[in-house]
Amino acid sequence: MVRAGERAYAALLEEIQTGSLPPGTVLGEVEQAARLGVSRTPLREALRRLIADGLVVQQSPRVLVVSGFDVADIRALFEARRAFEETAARIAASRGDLAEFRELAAAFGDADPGDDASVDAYYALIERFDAAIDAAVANPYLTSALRTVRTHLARARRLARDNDARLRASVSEHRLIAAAIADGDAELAAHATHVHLHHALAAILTSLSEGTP
Amino acid sequence: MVRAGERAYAALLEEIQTGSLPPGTVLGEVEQAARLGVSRTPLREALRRLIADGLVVQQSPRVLVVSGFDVADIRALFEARRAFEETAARIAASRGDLAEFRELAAAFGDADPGDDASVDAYYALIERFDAAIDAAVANPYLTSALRTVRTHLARARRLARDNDARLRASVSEHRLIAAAIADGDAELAAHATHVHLHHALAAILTSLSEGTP
DNA sequence: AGCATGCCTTATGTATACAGTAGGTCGCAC
DNA sequence: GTGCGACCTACTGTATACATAAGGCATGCT
Repeated sequence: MVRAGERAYAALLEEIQTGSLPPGTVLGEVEQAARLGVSRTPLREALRRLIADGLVVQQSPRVLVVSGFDVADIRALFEARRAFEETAARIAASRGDLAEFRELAAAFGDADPGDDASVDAYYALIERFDAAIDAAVANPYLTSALRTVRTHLARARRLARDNDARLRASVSEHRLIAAAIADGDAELAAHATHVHLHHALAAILTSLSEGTP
Repeated sequence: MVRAGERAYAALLEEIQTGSLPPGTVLGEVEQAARLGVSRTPLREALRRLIADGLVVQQSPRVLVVSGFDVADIRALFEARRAFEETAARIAASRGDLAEFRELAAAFGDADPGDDASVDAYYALIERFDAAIDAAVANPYLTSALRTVRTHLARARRLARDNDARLRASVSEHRLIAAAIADGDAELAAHATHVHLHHALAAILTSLSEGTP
């Protein structure tokens, strides 16, 4: 039996990330507790965690709402990602598991997100890459910051669906980053990360501007 | 009437930061709730927040302890600080309130931590500097990361008390950083921050090695 | 004598009852 | 008719009762 608080957190996190609970949605304790089939106590715990994550904010002293997420937030998110991920890439190149990143570089080389079915494989690869980065940095302060931005990045992905061309380019960019880390080239790893984030942000902003002309 | 959960969090935070609750201390819910004069419900909220802060960890499925904080953690903390604060300094130089940082540079110039009484004034100045940085970056993701490292930095300060010479040097370093930001010199601000963090870490490590020979 | 197993204690996890406050609405007065 | 005020409702904040599981100790078996 998993804990009820965990289930409530996972459910709300998923719903906020996918947009099922849009920004501004009021999260009443009794209402959400009834909906998720848990008591108020574990639900409160879930809400507190979501507040700590920045996905829920206190609109007024006693009303919690799903936090907003607009273009300005996306820009801020990527500004933070630059700081966190460039540093992480640099550190990984200095003291990461070179064999793992060599394998990742090869896997990114094989990946072909042109196939619809392999998009999932692509995201699985990204997840493995992120895990390798976390293991390499071995720094709870940095890892925690990375975890937070990834949580919010999921919302950005939802807002702006990647197209095939962008996914293919992203794979290529990740291959370069992984290869640079495997070669112990910290500068290249950091700058390749910067370039990747630039393209990723540009793609998202373009997708958004096309979606709402 | 402030909320009980807030009081419990503030009390435990203070006690952990000052070392009154040393690392490894088991935090039983009923025990702490009774000690702090609150019920288990708000106490649990406080513990969850401390876990999110990284000041409390789950040792086993059902026992919470005050997290450890050793030399390795301090090194990791400063590694993260480099990433976060250099970026923050760079951003502040680009779009901060130049007048405020000009004032701060002047205030750091006047500060004289040689006086015992003015040590508090020094820390108040640091607090104002941090607030100015937060306002300048205006990025919740980065600000949140900065808040976390400051929370842990308080523990490091407790472990290694600064001496007068170090405080004087720190004031001078902050004056340079503030002046660089006021001049809009992002590169100097970032590098001066790097230098400051290097000296601060070195002073802490020296103090620790002297304390435990 | 040592180890394993089962029970018991005590903790956390959960649910619910109780209290207080904030916000809304209705009514009255100007 | 509009504005102010009081009451009322319904929510959060808090406390406590109940369920459940984990860990320790004791006892019995090998």
